[in-house]
Amino acid sequence: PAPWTHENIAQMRRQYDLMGAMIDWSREFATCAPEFYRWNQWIFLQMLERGLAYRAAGAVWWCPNDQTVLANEQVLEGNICERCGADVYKRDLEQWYFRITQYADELLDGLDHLDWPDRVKTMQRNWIGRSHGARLRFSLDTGEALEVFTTRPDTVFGATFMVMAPEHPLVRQITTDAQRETVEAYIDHTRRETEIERQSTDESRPKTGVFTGAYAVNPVNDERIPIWIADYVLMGYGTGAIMAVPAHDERDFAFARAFDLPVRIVIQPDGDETLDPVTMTHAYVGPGRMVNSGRFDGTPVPESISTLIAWLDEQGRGSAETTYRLRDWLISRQRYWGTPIPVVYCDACGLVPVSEDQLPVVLPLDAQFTPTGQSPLVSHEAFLHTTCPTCGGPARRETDTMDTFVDSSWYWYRYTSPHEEGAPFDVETAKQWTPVDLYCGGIEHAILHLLYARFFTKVLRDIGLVDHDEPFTRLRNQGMILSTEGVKMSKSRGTQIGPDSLVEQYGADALRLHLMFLGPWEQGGPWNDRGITGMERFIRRAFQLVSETGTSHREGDGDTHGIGELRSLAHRTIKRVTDDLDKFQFNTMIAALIEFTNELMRLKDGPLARTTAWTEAMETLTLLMAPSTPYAAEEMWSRLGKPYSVHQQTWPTYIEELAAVRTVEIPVQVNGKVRGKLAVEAGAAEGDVLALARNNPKVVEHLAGKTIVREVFVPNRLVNFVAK
RNA sequence: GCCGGAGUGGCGAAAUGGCAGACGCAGCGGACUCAAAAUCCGCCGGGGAAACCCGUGGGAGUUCGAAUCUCCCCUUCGGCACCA
Repeated sequence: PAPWTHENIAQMRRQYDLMGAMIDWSREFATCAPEFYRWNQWIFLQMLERGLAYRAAGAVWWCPNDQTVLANEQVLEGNICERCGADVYKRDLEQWYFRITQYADELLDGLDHLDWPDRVKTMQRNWIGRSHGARLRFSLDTGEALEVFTTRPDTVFGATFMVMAPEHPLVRQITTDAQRETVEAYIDHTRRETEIERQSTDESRPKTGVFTGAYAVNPVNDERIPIWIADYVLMGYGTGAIMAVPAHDERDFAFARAFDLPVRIVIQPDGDETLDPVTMTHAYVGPGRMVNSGRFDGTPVPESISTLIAWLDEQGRGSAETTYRLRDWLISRQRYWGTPIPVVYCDACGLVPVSEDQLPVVLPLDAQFTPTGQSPLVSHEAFLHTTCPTCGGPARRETDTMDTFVDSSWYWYRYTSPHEEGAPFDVETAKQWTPVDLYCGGIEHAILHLLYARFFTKVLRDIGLVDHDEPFTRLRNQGMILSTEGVKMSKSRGTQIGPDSLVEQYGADALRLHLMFLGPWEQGGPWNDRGITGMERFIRRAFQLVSETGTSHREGDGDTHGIGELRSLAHRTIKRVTDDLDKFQFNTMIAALIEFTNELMRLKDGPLARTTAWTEAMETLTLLMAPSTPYAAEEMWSRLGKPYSVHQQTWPTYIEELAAVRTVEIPVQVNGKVRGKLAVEAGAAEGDVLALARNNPKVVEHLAGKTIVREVFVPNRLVNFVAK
């Protein structure tokens, strides 16, 4: 992996340069270098010390192809490995975890203040899956309690049975002898199903389950209700057991109908409709009033939820509780190529962290890494055997490596001081640069990388290394350019198109323009080189314009006809490009540049081409083109007598030049309502009222009492007035 | 099933509630050329000789005015999916 990785890095660095990307290579580093991953290990040790990293046994996802465990986030729909696409299943193993659940509330609430696409925020909210409700204790004949979590404590009077997950630890204890055989058979059945393939977990799947023979007592009405086990109750969520209220929960209803269990209405909807437990075909989950609930009859739903929580709490029969779908992040991998987890196992002292001054624990470069189901490092004797940092006796190193997502969870801080040797990064420098103002990436990072990165930022904050809560203030997702056939580009399927041949054929500028002009940046779509000739034509026309007229004789502006329109056009183009650039609307930004060029081409042989305003227009065009066509702009700029180089690391002065030109924004009113702001070039004053109209008598009427100050020139020939 | 996008010419797509189709591609006509390419000029949603009429997935509505806002459908793409 080492030489392969470095070859790839060199290849990609070359391609970035080829494409004209302006990157400060002096800050480059590789996450697979010990100088970087030693700080993964250092952060791990800080987390271990704070109880944020821990080792635990449990059911974990296993990929039989990669021969390693995976995090929940890396298992895709249909139980597929995120990396290789193989079917994965659960195994009981002891592994390392990061306690991301400790930050669940903060990870959820923090989303509200981020300028991120709603789609991404929604996905994170769903993934964290916070539910507010109550924990209730149902007592068992054995004297113990069966705890359940519910979001609807107001339906507790309608609980007619209970259901436990088959894996629930109390199941065997409460099962009666008469039912034991049936229960064991069912547990066996569900376990096998889980391990092989539990694909269709949708609600339409028929409910299965068996009676345990045991009963529990409802804490609010002392009713004895039967306890069942069923695989629709998941051990991994809530307490692994539920109170079933068939009248008001769709799944419980389906189960009750399947096994002929009683249905009791405890909420009646407002209005004429009255629920009948015998004839109803669906659970009722809407609003209404509580019934059959003793002293709570008549309480309006859904306000009833908080009423019941308060009462249960006061009576000591339950308490408010919040649960999450989010699980802790499983970080151990049985892979070779990753950061070694810096702990050792000593026969005398047990698990001992490697001390900070012994970092990094270096990954050997000569291991056999073919997957065997065991960590490859187990068979590397020189790595495996070490001495215990505490007692000095013989010890074995941890041979699992860290999930590679650990590397990407804090790397941007390292960019601020990439060669720092005494810490992950220089704290003061990082404070100046971070949080990241704008972060771009694909939607595939919506949960995995972006959730882990947010978690790490909060951990680093608590360690005292950063002073903010969120790593990325603004996030935008680029669309993916697909292959010509509309599928993801892939090397193995031969659908990949690399930049080398395209740059050779069309040049980097035309390729860049074409990619941005294909459609909205956030949308993506199939690759297609049909329109690229249009971009070549545009670049050539712009270049021709500047070289032919850029330095010709000037006679000042005088009263040359059309001088106002020329200035206005330039200013409007600046406005459009600036706004579009800000909003990531590169396709319309380029359209504006093409329009500007086309108009200048029409004027270039006339008297305007000898004015000072024309020189300014040439400079404007060149500056505006610089971000999208760096090479052409470099040439054009030098024709105008202001040379710079694309690959020099300072951005050209055009940013300052752009900032010098400003348009005035004034409020637009239509029918007395403010409809937003319209940018007009200098002239209209703030406070002027601009009415926007067509040749529409109704609208013109509204302007009747007002004084028309002046007409405003706008490109689309609408009739516009500035009125007071 | 739930949540969220999207649906506009031959194609990629534009459009604060205000001339639908900017810009580009393709196509058609012309200039230049022995010819072709390149370039330049013009046309380019549908119907109609024209005035004009019809057009933004379908149907209602709000509005002087709707691709845009509201409601109901259809199609499609994502995400979640027995989470109590």
